[in-house]
Amino acid sequence: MYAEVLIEYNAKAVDKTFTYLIPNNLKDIIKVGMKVFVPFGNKEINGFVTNIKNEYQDSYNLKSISHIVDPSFCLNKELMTLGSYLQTKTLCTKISAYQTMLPSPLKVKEQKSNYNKYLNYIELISDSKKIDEYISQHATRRKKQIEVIQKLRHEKRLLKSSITTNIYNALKEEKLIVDIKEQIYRLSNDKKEFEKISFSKDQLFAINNIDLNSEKTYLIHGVTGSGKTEVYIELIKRVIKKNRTAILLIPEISLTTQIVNKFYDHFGNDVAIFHSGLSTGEKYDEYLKILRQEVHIVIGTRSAIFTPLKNLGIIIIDEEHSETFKQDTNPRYHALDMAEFRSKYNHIPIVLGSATPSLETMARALKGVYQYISMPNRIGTSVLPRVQLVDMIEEMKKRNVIFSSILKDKITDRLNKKEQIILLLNRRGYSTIISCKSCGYTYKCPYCDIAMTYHKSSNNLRCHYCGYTVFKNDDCPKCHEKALTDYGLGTEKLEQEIKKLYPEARVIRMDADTTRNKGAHEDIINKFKNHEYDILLGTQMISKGLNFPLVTLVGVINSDATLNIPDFRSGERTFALLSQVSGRAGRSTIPGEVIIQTFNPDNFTLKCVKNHDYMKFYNYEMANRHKLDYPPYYYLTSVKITSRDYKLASEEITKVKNYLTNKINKTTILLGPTTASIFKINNIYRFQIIIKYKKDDNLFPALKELNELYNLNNKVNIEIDNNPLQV
DNA sequence: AGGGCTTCCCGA
DNA sequence: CGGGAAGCCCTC
Repeated sequence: MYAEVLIEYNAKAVDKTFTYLIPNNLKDIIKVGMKVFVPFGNKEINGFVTNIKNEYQDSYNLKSISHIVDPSFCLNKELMTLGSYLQTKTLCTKISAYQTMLPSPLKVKEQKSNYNKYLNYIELISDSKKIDEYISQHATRRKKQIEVIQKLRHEKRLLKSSITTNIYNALKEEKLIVDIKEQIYRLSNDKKEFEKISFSKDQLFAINNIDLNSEKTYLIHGVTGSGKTEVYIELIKRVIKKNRTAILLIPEISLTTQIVNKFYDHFGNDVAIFHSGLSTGEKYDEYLKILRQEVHIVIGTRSAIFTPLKNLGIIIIDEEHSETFKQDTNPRYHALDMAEFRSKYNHIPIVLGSATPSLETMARALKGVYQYISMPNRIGTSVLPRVQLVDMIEEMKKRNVIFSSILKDKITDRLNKKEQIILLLNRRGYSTIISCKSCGYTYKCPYCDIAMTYHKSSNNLRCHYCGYTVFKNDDCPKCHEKALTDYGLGTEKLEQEIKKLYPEARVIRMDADTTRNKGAHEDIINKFKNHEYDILLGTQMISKGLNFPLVTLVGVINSDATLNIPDFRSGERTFALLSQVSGRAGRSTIPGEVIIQTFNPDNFTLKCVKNHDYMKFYNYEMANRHKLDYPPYYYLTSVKITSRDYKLASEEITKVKNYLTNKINKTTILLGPTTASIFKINNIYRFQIIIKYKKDDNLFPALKELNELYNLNNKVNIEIDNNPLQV
């Protein structure tokens, strides 16, 4: 017997299977999807079995597999097929497709340490006569030991750590006790008792109209606070009743706390969670629970779509519009594509949920490709907040740079009423750019084509692409005038300003800088929820899913930042972000208010946010997309050529264009070549072509060929991104 | 990826 | 001529 093995190196040159002999002692246990150790070149490395066969044609002098890394672990058939789908869909290396699907402690290339966690107990031996004898013999002198023995007789077992080593050793010496090892999981939660929940009319409609026996994709379009989570819970309860399992995908870790706790309350230890905030050991445990079929539900971010749940019964993607479902590195996959694969494979429905569906999804829903379910009302008595746009041009005339007078007044008002406030500023750090007032000099990274960001705490400027750092000079490096000034506002500076304006207010900041440590998200959210703080300020991570009943005011400091990014989706992003953050206000009985500060008060997108009018925004934006041949009217694919050699890269991108022009359909549009939006990163030059197409059966084979062609070239690199997020 | 083998360039 | 860096090619 022979095994085809992918080896651990993620390099294009070795991205093919190598055939090995299966030694007799492994013949019965080896399976496709297992990790193995194989001789390769002059050393032994990790590999991954993709096929087992009886015949081998070539006259190659084959080597044998050394051993199986972990016989209890094996990727099942569904996931093996999904892996090869992922590889063909994203044109990534074969090994990286499987690596992506595995949690870090089980990746193919991994130290073989043991992540199992155990509790150590002691128990008495079963020979009670011997114990009786021991007691009567030593009753007078070995009091402590006898005490432990009596306790053990009572409680059957004791934690090894609960007795002293002296007593343990003595009892062990007398052969009166045995060690018992019991595996435990690092994460565990108890269920709570619930009274029967009464659903709203909208919720009932959604629950009853999702056919759990279908392969359909449903879109639940529900306003913030409409109770989508309860719908998910009920659907999953029904799926579990059929003895099937469920995956719930959520966008980010910051969101998990509240949603996950809700699920723990309902399902207890029937839930495994999956996101980057877990420690390696925790990830291992959670994966083990799934492999051992001890849980019915997996909640996690993007990569949780690859978890090996058997009998999958439903896939739910919450906050469907979120861009985090698309991976923006190596295998550039979208979780929805993977979900569609598993839906077809298992004949199960997908449920997408959002208050602001992506245009692609909404278009499909309106065309009938997806089933559309609307939940237009908030549950209970809470109503959507009143939104006001504030013209910052007018405010600037009154010298209000950061806060408009109306926002200032409202903050004071809420502080007096002991209510809570959320402020959104979608930019971390202290300020955006440092530039010289005298000569116009700005700090730019010498290796990347990008302005450097100022970090006040360390008084330096950093390139967010390559990490290059310089100290901030006192005077301009170019003209030596003392005229360096910082422009733009970051969360760090905003926090300072608030503390100046409202010295009595308790302010907490949540952004990438304050949430670096494990558990920091949860900590901030809990503290704010417990009203230990009055004002929560942060970047977009505060905008989603969080539910704080005491928040009655939401302020958006600078709504233009996202609006002005030159990308065809910037309107859509802004609408989603501002709608989401507005939804944080007035979740309970007190009505909420939202203040959006802008330099473009007449902007159509912002007006739609103000009126909570998704459909109006949708129609307007669809018209734009139609005019400019953008998604959802056309699909996009970007092809980038990168190289250290500027001239070579620019020549190759032209060759790529010519190649594609000859291969693809006439109706497909090729744009470029141009320099990529950031044309140099880390001294590597980047050129790109944008492809717009509706249906082109020739395109994909051509891209595949191109990819293979450049895989052999070590001076020039190719990056193909289907449905890129940014162009 | 990483190791071995070939090539090629330039020194003193 | 010789050593060392650079390029090339192979790994079941």
